[in-house]
Amino acid sequence: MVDAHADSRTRILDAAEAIVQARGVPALTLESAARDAGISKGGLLYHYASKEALLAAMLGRLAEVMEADFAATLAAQPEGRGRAARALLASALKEPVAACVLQDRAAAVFLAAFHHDPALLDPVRAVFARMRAAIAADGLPPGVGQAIMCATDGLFMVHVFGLYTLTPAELADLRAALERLLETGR
Amino acid sequence: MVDAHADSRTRILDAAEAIVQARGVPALTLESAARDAGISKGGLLYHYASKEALLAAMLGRLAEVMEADFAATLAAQPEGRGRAARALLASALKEPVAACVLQDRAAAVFLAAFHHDPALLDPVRAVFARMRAAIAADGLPPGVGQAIMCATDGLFMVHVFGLYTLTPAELADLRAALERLLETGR
DNA sequence: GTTGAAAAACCGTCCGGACGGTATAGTTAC
DNA sequence: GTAACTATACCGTCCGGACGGTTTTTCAAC
Repeated sequence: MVDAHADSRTRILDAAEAIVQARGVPALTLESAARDAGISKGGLLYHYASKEALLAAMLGRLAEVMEADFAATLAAQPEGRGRAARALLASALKEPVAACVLQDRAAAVFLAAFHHDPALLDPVRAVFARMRAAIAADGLPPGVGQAIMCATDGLFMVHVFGLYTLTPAELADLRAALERLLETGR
Repeated sequence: MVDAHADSRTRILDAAEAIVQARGVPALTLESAARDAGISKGGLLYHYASKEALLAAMLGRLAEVMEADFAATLAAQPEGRGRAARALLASALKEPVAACVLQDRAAAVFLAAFHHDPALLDPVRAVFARMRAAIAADGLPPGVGQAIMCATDGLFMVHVFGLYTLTPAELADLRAALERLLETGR
């Protein structure tokens, strides 16, 4: 379930994420996280002194991963107008394999942290703020970048709550429509 | 807090929604809902035999309200191509007063139900399915309607989790960009 | 139009269980 | 000798739900 060779702290975080993904937020208890990480409850509390500390660490790691993913996707885009918006699209619509990995992790951590205390989301709020800044400085007509960001956020929410699923064809059409929007005003 | 003259069942549902909005999902207990509804815990359990039954009722009512709101907004749009998409936009971006009322209620019920059991969301999934069908039959180029729906869903999520807030000016730009998208291919 | 009984609406208390957190005594590896 | 644990026991709290009893409403029979 969790890589037994990773160091304890990462094993705990991995186990906690996996529990939320597999069995929902209520299933994440200190005991279950410790057990799945192959550690005792006391051992977990040695590393994370409270459940809140554990959740904060999960959030911190998620924020780092999101930031890194965005930066990497951004770097992979050709320079020029709309680069940040294109990065968002690429990140939200990348191929199925390992695509949803980040989304699923984000969903799990999101929900667990928000349930305990909405203020725990602050690190990811900071990431979103930086993304918004990048979008605003993207050289696109006003509103276009934000529209694309909202659309990718919407895809995320639809996925988190399982509201509906888009067929690959629908996804392709969606992508095409958003890319056309990206070209408006050129 | 809750209209004392409404009948007990609606008072209970109102109280439960208000609790989640004001103090979060964990604060919603049978006791707190009963107290705020001006009833005893036993009395609440007379109407809703379990917490799950209470949540299911909250979801059912939300689904009705969403359906009615969409139908009303749809009817208010001029006929013709893109009508459903325009209704979505109008509903998601209507004026501040009482605008977020539905969104806030939806957020509260959403989170509470999902936390207890994701399957409870089925009624609203059905509403989303009907919206998607309306969008698909809207006469717009492929992907455009779905893009607008995703954008409004994204606005909803951003609001639910308080990820960031758009200034009125940004909202206006966003609306303009999405309306321009609506006109593509005409 | 009174009565009387059933049905509906509701009260208040109790219990079993789970969870977060504490405490402690001991163990292993460096 | 110190960091990194294990194992276990325990505490206080809270929650969902069950239960038995009580008041209020309804409504038919007389």
